[in-house]
Amino acid sequence: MEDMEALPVRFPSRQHNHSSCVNKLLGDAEEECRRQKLRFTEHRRKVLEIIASSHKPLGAYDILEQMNFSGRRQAPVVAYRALDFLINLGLVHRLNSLNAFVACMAVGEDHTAQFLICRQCKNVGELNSKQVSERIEKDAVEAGFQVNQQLVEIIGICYECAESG
Amino acid sequence: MEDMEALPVRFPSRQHNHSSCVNKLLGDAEEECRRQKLRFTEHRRKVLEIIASSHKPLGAYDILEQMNFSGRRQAPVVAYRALDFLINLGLVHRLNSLNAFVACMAVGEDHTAQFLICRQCKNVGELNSKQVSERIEKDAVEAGFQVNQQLVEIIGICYECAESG
DNA sequence: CTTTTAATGTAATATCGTAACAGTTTAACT
DNA sequence: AGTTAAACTGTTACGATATTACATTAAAAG
Repeated sequence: MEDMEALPVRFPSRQHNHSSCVNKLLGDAEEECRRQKLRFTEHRRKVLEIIASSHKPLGAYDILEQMNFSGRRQAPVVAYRALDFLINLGLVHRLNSLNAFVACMAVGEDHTAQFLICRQCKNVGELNSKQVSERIEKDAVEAGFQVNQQLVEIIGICYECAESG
Repeated sequence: MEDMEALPVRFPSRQHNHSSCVNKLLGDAEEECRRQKLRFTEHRRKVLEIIASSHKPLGAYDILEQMNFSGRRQAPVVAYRALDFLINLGLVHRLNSLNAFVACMAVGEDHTAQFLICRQCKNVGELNSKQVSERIEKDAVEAGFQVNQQLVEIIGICYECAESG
C-alpha cells in the first residue's frame, strides 16, 4: 500500500493487499468505539468486514446476502442499522449516485469525502482534495450560502483501466 | 430576476416570478427539440412544466401525482421516461442525494451542474462555479483519473433562510 | 401509402429503505 | 448480586423509488 501514501488521493491498485485494509479498518473501528464508548457488535463488525473486503461499492442488499452467518436470512434493517452506525463513525461512506457503500480509505484524517468512481472496473477511490473542498466552500459562501455538507462524486475511468484500454 | 443575472450563481429568491421561469424553459425545450428533431410530446411538456413550477426538488412520484390530466393515474414509467428525456436534453437535473428532480436554471450555458440545497426551505440553486469544476478536473487528472462526469451537491442554508433566522 | 422508428399503455416486478414494537443484552449504579 | 436505564436485536410489515417486458399506437421517412 506504499503507493497510496504518497498522495492525498486513494485509488486501490489492482494487486494491493485487501486483508491489510480490512485489518486496519477493524482496528480503527475497535479503537474508535473504545474511545467513544460505543459498542462494536457482531453485526457492525461483520458489515464493516464485508465492505472493507471490496473496493467496489456494495448495495445494502449485497451486504445483507453476505451476512448469512447461520444460514438465517437477515432483515434489511439489520444491514441499514449497522451501516448508519459505521457512517456516523466515519468508517463507511455512502455513494449517492449508486445507492451503495464503500469503506473509508482515510479514516481519522479529517477529509471531505470526494469519490472517484471508475465506470469500467467499478472500483472507487477517494480524491480528498482540500483545494476542491475549500473552493466549493468559498464560492458557496460568496453566493450567500452556508455550507454544512459537500457531496462530490466523480465518474470516469481510473488509471489502470485507461492503461489496459 | 435581475438579482440572478449578476453572478453565475442561481438561487431562486422568494418573490421571483415563477411563470416566467416556466415559459422560458418551455420555449427553450421547444427550440432545442426543433433543432435536434426530437418530439416534445404532451408528457414531456407536462413534466417539464411541473418541475419548472417549483424550485423545490420533486420526486418522480410527486410529479406523477400532478400528471393526472384525465383523472387517470399514470404508471411510474411514464414519469421516468419523460424525466430521462428532459435530463438528456439538459433541461432537468437529478439530485442524487434526494432522489429528486429540478429544472435547470442555466439552460444552454455550458455549465457543470453544482447544486446548493437549502436544508430549511428546500429550495435548490445552482452554483455552477467554473473554478470548482476545473479544480476537480485538474486534481482528478493529476491522480490519474479521467473525468467523464462530476456530481456536486452542497447542503446547507440559503441566504434568505439565514437572514430570517 | 407502406415501412420503420419512436412513443405510449399497461402490468408486473425489482430494488432500496423505514416504521413499529416486542424482546434481549449490556452498562451503570445501587 | 439485583435493579434500572439505555442500547441493541428480531421480526413483520410496509413505503418509496425505479425498471423490464411487451403489445399497441402514432409519427416521420421513403
